[in-house]
Amino acid sequence: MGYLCDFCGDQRSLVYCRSDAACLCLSCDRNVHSANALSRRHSRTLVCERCNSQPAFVRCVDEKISLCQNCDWLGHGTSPSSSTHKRQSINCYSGCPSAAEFSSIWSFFLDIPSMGEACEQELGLMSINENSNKNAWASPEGQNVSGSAEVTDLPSKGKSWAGTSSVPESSSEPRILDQPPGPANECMPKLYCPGKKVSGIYEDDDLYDDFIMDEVDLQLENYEELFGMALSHSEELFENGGINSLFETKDMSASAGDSHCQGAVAAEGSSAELVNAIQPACSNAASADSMMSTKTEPIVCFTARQSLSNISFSGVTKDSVGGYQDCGASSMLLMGEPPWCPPCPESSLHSANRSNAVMRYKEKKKTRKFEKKVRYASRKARADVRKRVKGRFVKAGDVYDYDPLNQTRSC
DNA sequence: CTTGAGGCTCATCCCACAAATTCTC
DNA sequence: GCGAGAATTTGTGGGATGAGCCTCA
Repeated sequence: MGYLCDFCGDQRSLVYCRSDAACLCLSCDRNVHSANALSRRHSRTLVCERCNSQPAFVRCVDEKISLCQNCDWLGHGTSPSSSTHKRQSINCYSGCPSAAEFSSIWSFFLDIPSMGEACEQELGLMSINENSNKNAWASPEGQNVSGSAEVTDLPSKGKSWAGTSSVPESSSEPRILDQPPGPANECMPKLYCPGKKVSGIYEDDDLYDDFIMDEVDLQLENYEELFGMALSHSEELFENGGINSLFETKDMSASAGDSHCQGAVAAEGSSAELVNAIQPACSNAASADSMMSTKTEPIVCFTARQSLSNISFSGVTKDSVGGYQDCGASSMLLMGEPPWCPPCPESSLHSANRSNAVMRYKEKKKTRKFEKKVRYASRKARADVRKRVKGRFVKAGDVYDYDPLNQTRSC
């Protein structure tokens, strides 16, 4: 039996909402995410059935279990016998899908006993409403996705996953997802515009020349999802690593070309290792933070309203672009008019929306910061009632100027 | 156009101490 | 290997502080 729903605390949690960083039962998932248009756009996926705390990104067909990256790695990456297990990547969804639609998203849906039962009880009559009907879970081409990209016979070491999904390869070491093979210091952009010259994207000198964002039909409404996912993960990852502040506070103003480099340099200790490992592929404004989010939660997300289908990535096919929506473009979009994007009437038309999106992003970021997860409720309870002097805890028995239990000043 | 002052936002630090974790025997 | 006890580390929140950014004269 898994953990309980973060919302009702009663039912078993089945769904993980990345935006809320919460595990929910199906009923609460629907209640919470049908509240308004914004919450409907929250990207959700299954909860890992092993650790019950992380979002699942792959389903082992043989074991009939959904796994997060870590559990997948522990279960499949280390054992030769289990590494051959047939696995399917798990896509995110948004909106309020019905049971049938869940089945469409996840072909294995009915294989999940708890989901099946819960769905019969809770989702039987549900259908996607008008908003979500814009196919939050549909492919960029506007058709429903099967929801599970077949990743049978996961390739062994050295075989790139680019082009299929962000399912990691079965290597003997923790994997940096979505990292195309290449020279360690190669600075290759992760974005390019189809139709533009491609050869130049690997040439450092022409880095910006190939970022013609005009050709990317970015739907600003979706900034939040893009930002929310990438940022929430980087926050979790680098909460204490110093890199957090770089990406969180400087990203609005830092130039696209060097923000990621600063971040890589700034990271220390374990973070530095991670960054170093990522750095080769993390070479443009797609930025380290979003790349890092990919390491922790490389979930393939298909959100049709994100009209990013014409964005492609080095070594990645259009079909797999969903996984990169999470890791690629988010922070770049934050930077307003990028230096390589000359002013034009079209972009000026978007500027208002863009600033609105940035505002919404800021709001959401602010909100998220206040949603810091308390690991030890007992400590929080103590801290809440502990006496303070100018914000600092004071020894028991000392005079204090603030008693949380008694709002009046005590001295 | 440049410069400096003032205001604002935000990240970080500090504190005590119970709880959690690690170490030693 | 196991358990008990000691030692060490972690985590908690409100306010102070300073860095950085922005606006305006």
